[in-house]
Amino acid sequence: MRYDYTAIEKKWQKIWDDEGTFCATTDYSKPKFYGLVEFPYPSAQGLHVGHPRSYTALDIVARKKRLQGFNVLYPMGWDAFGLPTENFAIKNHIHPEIVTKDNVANFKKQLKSLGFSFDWSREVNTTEPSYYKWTQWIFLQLYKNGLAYKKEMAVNWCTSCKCVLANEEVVNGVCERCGSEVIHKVKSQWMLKITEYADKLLDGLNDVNFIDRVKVQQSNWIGRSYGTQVKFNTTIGDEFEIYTTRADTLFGVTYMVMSPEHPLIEKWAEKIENIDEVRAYQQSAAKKSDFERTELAKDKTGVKLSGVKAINPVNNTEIPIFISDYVLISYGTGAIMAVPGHDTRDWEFAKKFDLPIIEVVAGGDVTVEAYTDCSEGVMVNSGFLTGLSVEDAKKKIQEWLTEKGIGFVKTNFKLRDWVFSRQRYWGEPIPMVHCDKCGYVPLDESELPLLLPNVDSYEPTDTGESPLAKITDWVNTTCPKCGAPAVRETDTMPQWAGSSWYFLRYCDPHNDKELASKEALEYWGPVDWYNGGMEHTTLHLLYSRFWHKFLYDIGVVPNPEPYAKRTSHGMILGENGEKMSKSRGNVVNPDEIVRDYGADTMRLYEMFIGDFEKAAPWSSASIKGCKRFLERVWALADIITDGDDYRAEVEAEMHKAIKKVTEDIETLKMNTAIATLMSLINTITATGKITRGEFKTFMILLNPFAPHITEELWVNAGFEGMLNGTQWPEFDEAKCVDSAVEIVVQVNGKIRARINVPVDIAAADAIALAKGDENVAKEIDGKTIVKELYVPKKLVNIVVR
RNA sequence: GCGGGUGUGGCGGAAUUGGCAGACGCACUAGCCUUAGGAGCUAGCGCUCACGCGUGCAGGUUCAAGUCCUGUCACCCGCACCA
Repeated sequence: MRYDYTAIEKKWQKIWDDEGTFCATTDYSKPKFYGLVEFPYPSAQGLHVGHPRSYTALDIVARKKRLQGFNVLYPMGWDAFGLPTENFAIKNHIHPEIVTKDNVANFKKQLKSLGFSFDWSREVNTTEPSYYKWTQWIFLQLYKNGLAYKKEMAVNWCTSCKCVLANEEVVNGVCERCGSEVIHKVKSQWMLKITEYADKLLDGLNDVNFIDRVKVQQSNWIGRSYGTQVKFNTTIGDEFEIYTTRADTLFGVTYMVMSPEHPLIEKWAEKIENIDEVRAYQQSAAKKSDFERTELAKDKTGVKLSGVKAINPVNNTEIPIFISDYVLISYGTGAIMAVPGHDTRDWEFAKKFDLPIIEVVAGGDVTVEAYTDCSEGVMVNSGFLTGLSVEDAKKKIQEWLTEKGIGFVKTNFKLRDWVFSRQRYWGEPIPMVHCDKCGYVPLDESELPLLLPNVDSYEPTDTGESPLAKITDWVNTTCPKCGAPAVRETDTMPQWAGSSWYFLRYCDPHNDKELASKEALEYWGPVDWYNGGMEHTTLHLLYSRFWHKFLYDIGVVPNPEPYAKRTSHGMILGENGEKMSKSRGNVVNPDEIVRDYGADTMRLYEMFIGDFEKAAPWSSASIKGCKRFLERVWALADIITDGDDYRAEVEAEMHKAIKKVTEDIETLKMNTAIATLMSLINTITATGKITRGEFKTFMILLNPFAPHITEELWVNAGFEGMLNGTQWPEFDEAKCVDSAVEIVVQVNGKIRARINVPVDIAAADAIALAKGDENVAKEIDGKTIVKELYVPKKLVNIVVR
């Protein structure tokens, strides 16, 4: 019989669907396993071959866990709000809701054709009112707890999307999504106080099993630093504050720098003698886009303020104040003390403006470069700090500053608050109303969901206003507090909103009373294993940890961390080793692969392609090897013989294979698990037959990887029930060893012979046997034996002189 | 600049505590089978005619190094004036 993969795959997919084979049960007494993959954005392009890499890997884990007796939750859904859909809708004059529906249907068909064991009864869609009701509800809780606020500020504005972006969405000064220029625009925006959770987000990383690069990237992004905030007086009486991590170098301060946007400049305007020059600099700095700030040579520029000087609190020296765009208004206090002797940027600036450089930590040569090492230097030229180590000096100066009331210890973060407004149509409406009398008033929870109005025109506006603003019927409402006429917030939430809590909804997706029941959250949380892309490390992964920690703090969820374990897959590149893209013409269509090779081959190939964590190029030649393997598996049916045991000649290899496959699945080393199964079938096929017992084990081991063909072979061979209802095989460590092994005989570390010995041979016997070998005898003849080693099951090494 | 990672055949990639480098697969070569083959089967396949040489490069430790140590080069990813 031919291996008709198309018929077989369709047949089993229908059975799984009809019978709900992979639905998680609500039997909360069973041990649970919650496996999660990032739900896709249903784009018009359809599934990318990259999606199944992640989905197949955790599908394998999920399928194995089921056979091991776990109640498995492996859900899927749609992160369907967002710009590409909206843009597509505008271009083709179709409502985004319709576009979304079509795209979801297509994605679902594609996912089903790959045989993933998703629990489709728990499918969620972020654009459905029954779902976004709870997204809005969470926003209201954030607002009520003071974590959502509206603020006028300079934000990143994508000139093409005509929409603001979060800091996390700006990459190298351009829009993360479309690559267009990002400019600064002053707008009133809803913000979420993620900074309030900076410490918790950072410290929580210690309690989770995330791969290192994820932890490192998140912790760099949060960027905690311990330092001191210090007050400097000025010659005109006004004090101003700076932040430093090197308070120990206070005696080396030779000038101060403020950011061009620093508010004190306005305040001091009349006293600054060269205010025109200062204003001109401010303007030129404001004009620089993010792109210019990061990509251009970091040549230091700046202007010295005339008529005002700062006074160093440690020695009352008067020092000049500059403004320069190398100091950021968004970090610390927007002003710094400059220590050119021990900071590279200050050193460059001092050289350029010919400012004095004072050495206060001995160990380098500050005339050549800044000496920034603070591990072993000793303080010099530093008054009461002289002679101390940097570490001691830091402590002493902090105590001194605190005592005098001119400074205090301060922790700072690079993390900024999350810009949460988007001036677009296809997103969750923000459930807030603005009343002239009451200000911003939250909608009553009973009013949720606040539905997105159905309109004909939803083009973005050039004015920076949301398209919703034009829908006056919807916008005009009454104040929930005082009943006076009021207007709705017209910005919508960013795409990251719905995905920040979707994994909670899967636990109890049809609940209309709460976002999920306490029992369901208690049982299923936290996600045991979450796999997703590295590109989400400082976006979705961080945002959702933030929301979850907040929900934990207000008692909605029972765990402080949403994900116990996080892994990440590498990209699948085009055949030419470049990123797949339409413009490069190297896109592989998963539908064609399923059609030409079958889902099982596709799954197997994507797992066999290489190290799961690394990027790997697609190879249309290599996929054939996986197809051949399945053809050989199919042919096993013809050589099945009676016998429930493993035959002696294959027993050790069977046990080793069970062990290897079981362990490799847990560490996502799917490529070596498959290689093991390939080797095993080679061995078995060479014997000309396979016992029912061997066949059974082989089928179960292969099932997570290639679920359709194994189910089919299973029934064809006359086994009871579905393979999916059986148990994962056990291995016996004692049986993993062969009775005899080939060991290597080395003379002076060079291989001279190979001999077969019993596994439990004594060292002396092994060495004697080795010496008896002709080639070995030749090498050691007439020489002095210095040393003889026997490494059990590995080798004998004879050292001669 | 800072942080993280990777260097192994023609290619994708394997190699417990240091213990047979190149598992498994692709490609390739030869033979068989077939009316035919972008099918299948069998065998070979790191380099070198060979002594030997081989895991980015140079040293070191060891009976033994892809693996440990020191130095160095290249590439990839993230952050990017964070004081």
